[in-house]
Amino acid sequence: MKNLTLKDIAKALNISITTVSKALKDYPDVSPKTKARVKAYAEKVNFTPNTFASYLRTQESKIIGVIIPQLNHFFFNDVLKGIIKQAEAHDYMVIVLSSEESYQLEQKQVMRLLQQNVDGILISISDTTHDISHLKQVEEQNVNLIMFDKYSKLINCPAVVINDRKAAYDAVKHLIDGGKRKIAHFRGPLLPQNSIDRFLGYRQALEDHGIAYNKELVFTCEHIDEKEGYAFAREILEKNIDVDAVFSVADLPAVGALKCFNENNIEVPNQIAVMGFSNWLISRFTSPALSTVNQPGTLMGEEAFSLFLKSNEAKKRGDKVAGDILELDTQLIVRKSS
Amino acid sequence: MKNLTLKDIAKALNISITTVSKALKDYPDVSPKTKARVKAYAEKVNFTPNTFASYLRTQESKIIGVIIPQLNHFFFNDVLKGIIKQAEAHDYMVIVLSSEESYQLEQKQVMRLLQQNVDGILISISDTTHDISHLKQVEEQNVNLIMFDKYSKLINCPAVVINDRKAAYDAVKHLIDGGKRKIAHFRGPLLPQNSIDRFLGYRQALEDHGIAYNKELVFTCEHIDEKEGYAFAREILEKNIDVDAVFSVADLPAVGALKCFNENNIEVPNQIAVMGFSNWLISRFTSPALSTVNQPGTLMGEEAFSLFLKSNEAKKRGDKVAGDILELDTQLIVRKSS
DNA sequence: AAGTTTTTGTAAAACGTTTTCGTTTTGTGT
DNA sequence: ACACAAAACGAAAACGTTTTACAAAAACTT
Repeated sequence: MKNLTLKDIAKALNISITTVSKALKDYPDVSPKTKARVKAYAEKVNFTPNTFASYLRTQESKIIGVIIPQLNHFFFNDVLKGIIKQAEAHDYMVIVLSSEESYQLEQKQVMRLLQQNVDGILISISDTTHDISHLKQVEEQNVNLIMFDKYSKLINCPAVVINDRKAAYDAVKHLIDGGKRKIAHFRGPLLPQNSIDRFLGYRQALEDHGIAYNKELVFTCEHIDEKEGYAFAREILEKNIDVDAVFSVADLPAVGALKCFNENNIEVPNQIAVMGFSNWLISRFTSPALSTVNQPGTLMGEEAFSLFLKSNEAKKRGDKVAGDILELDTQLIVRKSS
Repeated sequence: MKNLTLKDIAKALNISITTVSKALKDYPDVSPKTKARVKAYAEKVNFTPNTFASYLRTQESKIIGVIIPQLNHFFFNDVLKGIIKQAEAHDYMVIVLSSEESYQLEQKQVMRLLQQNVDGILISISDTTHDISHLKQVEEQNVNLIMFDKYSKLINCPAVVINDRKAAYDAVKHLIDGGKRKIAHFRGPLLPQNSIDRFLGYRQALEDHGIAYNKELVFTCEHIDEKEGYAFAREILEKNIDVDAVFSVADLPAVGALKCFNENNIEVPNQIAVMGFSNWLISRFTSPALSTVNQPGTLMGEEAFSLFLKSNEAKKRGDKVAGDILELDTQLIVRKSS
């Protein structure tokens, strides 16, 4: 029981391979009668053209590659879901790879995808990516490149991101509106754009409300896990740093801080309010439940795929692709911790 | 800047395409001198054979398809990680699809993968899959089929699962050893094998310790979310059902129960102990922290890919593939809730 | 030196599709 | 009955690789 080919159909209907192919693709130079006959038979035997053979002629693989920085990461899996869903709707398959936050692995995965002749690469770059020559190469090979969430300003391709700066601004403004003035920030690593933007939103919010920015209150995460948050919280308590709120770059460090505050009988949010970022599953279940910012992951994935489609069509027309950046809105989620 | 072909190399070195191909594949009928020349040049220009053209001759796509029941699911993403990691080590690409727990979607995804001519399909079947004719078809088309975690006994193919029955038995035994006798069970849906096995392990543990099985204490989850667990816990309290422990089929319902017990000032674990299953991230952060069972997701993924490799090699030799089931051990994780 | 084997190389077909170009058939008008 | 245009169909080349079958060249026998 092998997959059928055009040849099989041609033989069965006693016509040429050419005519079968043309009939299935609605070429005008096949009579309606033959078309109907071919289509009916193809339907009956459930024929679909061999994608590999198609590729050889059309140079279209109908496969895209996605590279995310971490495979078991709540947000990126949400994005992946959106991408795969839209891809299915448009008859594309999705190869998934992970850079595991390693620049070298990211380079390697990009090369693997280029070798595989994917029609496009959708990537969220790793925290350690400091050079983008591998991405330049994607463009040189004329393969559609789309960035999502973690992007680089050094390369001019379509991207979909959240408005990190505004999201952070709103989160901090919410803390300020709640009467907090001494707001610490657990920021992310120095390289990724979104970590920079969240920090800038934080600082802007302070300035706009007449609060002096104090760099003593900024703690830099490397791994963005709960241990770091716990450690920073303990540092705040031990050094007796005057803080009445914490705005964390992500939920996990916020959860860690929460744990530390609970253990030391600090009242959250009265003494210190805590604000996360990303609305991970876990944020609903801490005590007190963690206020956070929702990132529309699935939507981002869907939009990323749409950008790919657009880019691909432009390419076919021979147009240059504009490197527009699509910004998605976030939602402030206020729970008991703020 | 297009991808190079054998033809390009042949032209550059002024030899035939055949010789280039053979040299790169270490055929004996090419002189060491020519081999060296070809290999050096191929290395220099970073040549890799076009996978689509290769497929047409060899009928090997070097692509496998993975179907999981849910895309943003902590455990399945862990498995995915293992699969993708091992696939990379063996130069395979992985197409990821999701059935979203829908039988119809699962059928569709299997067909899509067969059309794509993948070398193998690794699947964890959905909770609603009641018929396996689509899987039979995979075998008929002589495509390697591997099942993981959620498997069906109705089909004879290699599979890697956890020993759900033993894991559940151990978990319940742990509760009994802690002095609990009136143990409720939040079980999973009726169809999936692992939900059945966990239930059987639960019942066996009771019987082995002289506790009568009472079906009034068994609650059946449909969606396996925290809402269901919350509802069951409330039912227990409202109907005043005599219960001193809860063993849940998964962490989320356990978390829901925990929440309900906390709200009603039930002391956990003294009055009622709670035990989850799967060791999701969230289980570390509830209060009290949730006791649970760790499932080795990444390892399962790696083993699933190994089974595929074995199966593929057997197929090439023309052997029948044995439908062996590999059982992985779990680890009991005792925290404050038990 | 002629014949034989071994080594080294190449031509060509095949995989299944798409598409260009050319051929045959049908239909129309004189 | 003929010329001619339009409609319908098919042959063949191409995509890039692999592999069979064969040819040329070199090495070894007698």
